[in-house]
Amino acid sequence: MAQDRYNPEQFESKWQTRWHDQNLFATREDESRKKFYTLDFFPYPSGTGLSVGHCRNYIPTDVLSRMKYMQGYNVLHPMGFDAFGLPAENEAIAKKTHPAIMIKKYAENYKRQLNLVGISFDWSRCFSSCDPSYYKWTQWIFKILYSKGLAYRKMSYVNWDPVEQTVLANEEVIGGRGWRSGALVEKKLIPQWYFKITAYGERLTNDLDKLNWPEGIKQMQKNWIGRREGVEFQLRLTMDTDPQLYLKVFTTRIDTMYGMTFCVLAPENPLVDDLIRLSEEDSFAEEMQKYRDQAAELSHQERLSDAREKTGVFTGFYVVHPITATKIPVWIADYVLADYGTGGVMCVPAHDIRDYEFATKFNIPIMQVIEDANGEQSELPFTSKEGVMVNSGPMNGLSVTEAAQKLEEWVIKREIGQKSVQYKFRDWLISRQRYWGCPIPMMYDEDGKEHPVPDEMLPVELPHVESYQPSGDGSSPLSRLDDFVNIEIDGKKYTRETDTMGGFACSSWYFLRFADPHNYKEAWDKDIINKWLPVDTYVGGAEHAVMHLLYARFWTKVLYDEGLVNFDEPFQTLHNQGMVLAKTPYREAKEGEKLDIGEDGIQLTFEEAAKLDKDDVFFKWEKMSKSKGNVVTPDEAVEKYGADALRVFELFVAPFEQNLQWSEEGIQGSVRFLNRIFKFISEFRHLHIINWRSLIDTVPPHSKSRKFRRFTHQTIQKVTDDINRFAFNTYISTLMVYLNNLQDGVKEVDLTKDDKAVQLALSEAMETLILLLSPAAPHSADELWESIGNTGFTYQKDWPTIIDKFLTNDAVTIAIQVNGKLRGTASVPNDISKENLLQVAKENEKVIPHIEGKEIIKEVVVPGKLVNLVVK
RNA sequence: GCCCAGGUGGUGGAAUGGUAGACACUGCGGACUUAAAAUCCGUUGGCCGCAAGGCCGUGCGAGUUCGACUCUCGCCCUGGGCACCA
Repeated sequence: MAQDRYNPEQFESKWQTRWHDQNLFATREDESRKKFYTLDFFPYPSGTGLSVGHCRNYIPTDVLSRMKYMQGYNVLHPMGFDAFGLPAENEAIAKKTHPAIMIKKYAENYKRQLNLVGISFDWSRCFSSCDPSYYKWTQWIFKILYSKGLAYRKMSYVNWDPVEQTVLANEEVIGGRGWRSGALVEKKLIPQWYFKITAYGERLTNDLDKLNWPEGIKQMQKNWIGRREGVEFQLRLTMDTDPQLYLKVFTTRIDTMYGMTFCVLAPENPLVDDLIRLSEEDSFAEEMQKYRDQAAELSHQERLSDAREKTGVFTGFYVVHPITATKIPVWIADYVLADYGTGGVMCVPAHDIRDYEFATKFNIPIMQVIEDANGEQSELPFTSKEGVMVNSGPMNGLSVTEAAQKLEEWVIKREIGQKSVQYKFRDWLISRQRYWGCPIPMMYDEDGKEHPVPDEMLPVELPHVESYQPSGDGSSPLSRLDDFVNIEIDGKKYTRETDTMGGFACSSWYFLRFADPHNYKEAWDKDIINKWLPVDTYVGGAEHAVMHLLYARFWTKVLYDEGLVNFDEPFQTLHNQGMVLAKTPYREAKEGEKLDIGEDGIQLTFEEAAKLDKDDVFFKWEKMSKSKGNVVTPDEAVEKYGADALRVFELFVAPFEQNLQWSEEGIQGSVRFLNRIFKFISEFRHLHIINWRSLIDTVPPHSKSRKFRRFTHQTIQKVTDDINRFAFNTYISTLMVYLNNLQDGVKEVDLTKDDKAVQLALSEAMETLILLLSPAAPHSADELWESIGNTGFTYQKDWPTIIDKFLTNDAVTIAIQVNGKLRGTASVPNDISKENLLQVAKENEKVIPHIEGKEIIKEVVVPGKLVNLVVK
């Protein structure tokens, strides 16, 4: 039955069933076509299911995928699940179930919800990171990294999350707290596996420039990687020893060398051992030892705390200033980090904030070596590089840049140092002391020597056990399973590595597997993967700027170097979607009531808010979340408004990158828009000429029919451009304008007359409207398509093509300005000459009063746009 | 402190150096209706004016330009990220 309004309950599930029965979204692999790979970030399927907030990225990528398919591309638009990891394990423990069982159920629910919204995923390519057929290859890649020396095990102090009872990578520690648990991280000394991501620092920084990513994300990665160019040089200790001892420092401000008045070693610097041993006075040795022990006690958070006053001890030793030969005292202080640079620094209190604080506190001399270039009084510490050298011997009077260059050359010539590049980021710690992760494919022989598990024994399967709670002592739950731990190969006994890999390992290559997901012989077929990758458009939240996105780039580069893929960046274009915010009720705090940190009111449930007086309740826009109780699920939204209305609303109401405010009124607007389309098509479908394409050029056009065709082709152009630019909000508004124009257009023609030219143009318009609507509202589009007598799915129809001659109008409205101020407009033929246009402008009755009796000193003519007359 | 992103009507936003406020939401007025919903029509940046029309207006202040929401410089505010990395 043909609809005359948007009745989603009558056709949306019908079309979904037909699409899936026909396997409509199976990936097309037609050799003659170009490819397009659209991907959403690998989601963790949470137990609460999707909210309309999550749909914020799935709907737009679906629109893009659908349009690209209609444009003739082979589109890869897959979905899978990031199933391993702590959230799943924690939830399973809380619910007293097994994560494998739980995750499977949750993934099914995600799939159901995504289908409910009509997302065009090729589900035949779906997998979870916890499938052995997938993680076999995660382990295989681990072994590649190991064979290249890019995976190694070492004993060191690590970030221990006491709530999650596992270690965390540096990227997972935010402001000294675990990124998920929010717990203050502690220090723990245990042997751990690392990936040597720092070996790729240079390329990970430089190659950002060739990516079409949001500038902010690129900048965040650059800052995180923290590439710094500087000079590393050695300072001789005044004490004669055999061998002679040197203190190595790294600096990015070699220009300030003359201003060095002390040096500081990190407490963990191995040179401190020598100093303690060689100390001639026991009191210095004792102080050093005591300070070092104290530093080891401090938590990561305490040590890095900004507010903390500087602490440190004098070692009793001195180094020689390489130029001035003055004695420079050596201190130990924990504001210097052992694992950055050389673990020791030259200190220039006059030009470094931290050194200044330290020198002030311990009464160390401060010597200014740079002055403000403008001769203004420069307050210390003076950290600007815009300055002139003073107190620097032959450097005096030079600029900072010149001095830096000269001193760098001097250091290199004297062979006491060289140029050096340092990175702020550290190697990626991958071990986790938890059960629910990909087992690390390593084992140890009876001498404790490490060996990779042989390929033919992969995957190292995660044993299915009932009890997998973390032990909390730094050992993995797997270490309790003797059957798992102890193995024998060719009569030799081995024990397995029992830590698992952090979840980010699993998500560092999933985008590769989608190209060839059912390959049981290898991780992927090279030809297939090189055909589909890199991902053309990748969409997800900005919170992964320095985690997933950095790790995935690193793995891709390693695989590229190994010749396993022929691209060295996985994601060409990246977009970050905004969040969906929902109104959350609050009330003012009463006297004596305590507020949570960062809150300016007491949060209410909607029930509580309904009971209070209206004036006592205020609303804030907050991210949809379970804890805020403001979640709207797609199930509810689809039930109440329909899938297409939900889709159109989310596309229309805010630009893709910006936050979206969820509102009932707003989504009603989308329902209204869809209703108007149904009504329009229903009213004029009796005029639809099925074979309009073959007839439209055989009937002589006239001005009215041409007008329809201009609307149509201008709309095709704008819509196509908008979707490509991720401007989905204007895509929808362009369709609204198109519909408004068509509705006005039909009022201007007499449709009772048998006017073929108009009927053909209207047929074209109706079909175009439906096809352009199809990516946004595919259910409605298919329903409408059928209602005008066509067959098949709009997804399989060609995207409308633009006919250039209809892009320009016969007449254009020209703005006429006098001195840049709009004074009038005029409608003129499109091809009017500049001279005639000027003539029209000067004769415009609204313009005349503004130019009369004045001298025109300049005439600016922009064809098709405006005329600007500059008068005096 | 450093690095990003942003600031436009009552609201969401549009406008990639060329008619600021498209398209919507809300409000107001009207039609239809016994009534309501739905729908349709009109109106909706501010000020002056009966009107024609005029003036002001894109966070603030300068600048470039015939012309600036858009570019440049300096501030202010909001949001996000990093933060003792020498």
